[in-house]
Amino acid sequence: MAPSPTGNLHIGTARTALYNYIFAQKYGGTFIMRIEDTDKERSTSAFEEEIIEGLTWLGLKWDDFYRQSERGDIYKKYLETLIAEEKAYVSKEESRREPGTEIEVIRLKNAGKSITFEDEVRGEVTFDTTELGDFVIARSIDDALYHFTVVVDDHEMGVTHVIRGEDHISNTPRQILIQEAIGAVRPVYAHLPLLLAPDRSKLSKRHGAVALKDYQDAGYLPSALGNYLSLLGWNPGTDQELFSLEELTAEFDLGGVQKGGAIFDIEKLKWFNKEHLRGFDAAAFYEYAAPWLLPIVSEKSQFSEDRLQKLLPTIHERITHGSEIVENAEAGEYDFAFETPAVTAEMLAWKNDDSAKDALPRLRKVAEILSTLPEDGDFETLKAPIFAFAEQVGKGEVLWPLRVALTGKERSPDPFTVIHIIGTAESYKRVQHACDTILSA
RNA sequence: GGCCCUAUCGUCUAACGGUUAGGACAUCAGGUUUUCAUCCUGGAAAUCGGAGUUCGAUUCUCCGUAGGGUCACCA
Repeated sequence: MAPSPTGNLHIGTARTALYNYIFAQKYGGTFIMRIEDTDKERSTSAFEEEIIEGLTWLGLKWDDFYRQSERGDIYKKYLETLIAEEKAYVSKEESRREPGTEIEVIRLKNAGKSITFEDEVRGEVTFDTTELGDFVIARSIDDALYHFTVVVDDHEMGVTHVIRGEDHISNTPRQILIQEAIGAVRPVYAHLPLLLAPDRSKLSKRHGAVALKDYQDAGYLPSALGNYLSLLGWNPGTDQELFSLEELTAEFDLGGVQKGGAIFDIEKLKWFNKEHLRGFDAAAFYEYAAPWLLPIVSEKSQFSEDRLQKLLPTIHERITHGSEIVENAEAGEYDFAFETPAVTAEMLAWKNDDSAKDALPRLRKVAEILSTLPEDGDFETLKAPIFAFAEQVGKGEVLWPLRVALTGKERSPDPFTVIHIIGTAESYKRVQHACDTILSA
């Protein structure tokens, strides 16, 4: 894998890295991380750090690590050889980067022949290299350019398979020309379909989140993101969609790679994340969710660790990814667990009721039942007597006003879950308060 | 514009000449102990167009059309 530290780690780059990693794993090969930082003006260590951090987060482990900026002597040696063999030459010309400055670039002699190579996903591809001309391979003898460094490194490092984005397909013939010049063996090429934005153009910043970091920060799980990314442009030929990294390694093959570009669909990613989250037990989910939730609810008047623990399962069931917890919390969706809700009389009326007054006797009865129940009863203990009453009088007629009395919300978890979270004493208070509200309405 | 690549439901995709064109996400409807969520069931939804080849084309060929990539002293 050969990312360039000249910008945020792109989600497409992450996918390419993933495919490379999986492929190398599957065939017992060596996964090489090679930082392509030959452009000194654009490369930064912060971006390099982001690449390393991001791919590590995704679960990728490389066997070898190189930086092209540390390999100048090797490139220089190859350049000198090519010049000595008259396969390349020094050309004195005006700098394009700095007009007015005279520099000596190195150009490869190009006979302009037709190059055909076998692409593992696309089959035979042919290019005419004539219009490339004698292209520049180095800014100077000490400053080799991308196409040259890549070919030299692939050769030196014994790279057998080049799996990269389709945007590189037209670079391939010129790299083959360089290979032939330095006497390198041609690796196997596989050009992956591009990741597209919803408008089918190349996925870029103007389409929103394209950095791996954006998804990390939004709380997507590396396993879910990797799973989704793996299926964007590849499929195992079965209906299975949920994969761990290990399973992917076992199933993957280049033959299952798609030719056409694939639109990155955030909705499907959310589904994958939810599915991966499903496997979390309470402790794991606590660790996942608490950092998102705590800053928002820890100052609420009735906040306690106990309530937080009991609330978490309902959140687990409802959210797709971490930042959604923040959205919901900020919208007040979890307030019922940590503070007394504001309730209005009209909300307390069930749809079959004429007014909230109809609900009054039912709420009083529930309050009475509540007063007999243990504060820390389990879900079934709390539910049984109240539900029995509800079945007698009418489920909606009892349960709706009860739920609203407890939460003050149009939508929330069911009343038994809420009672379980806040305890019977607090529940009793809230129901009594709802009764007072009805009376004073 | 030149060159290259691509083309199945809205989206990701399956179907290596013969299927009622399958699955998943999203969506819609109904159901499951009130609302939300979960879960279950069901529905709607696709082979870009035109010629060929063939007994038979989603599948093979050609031509269109559309989309994309690339044309650096970036990677």
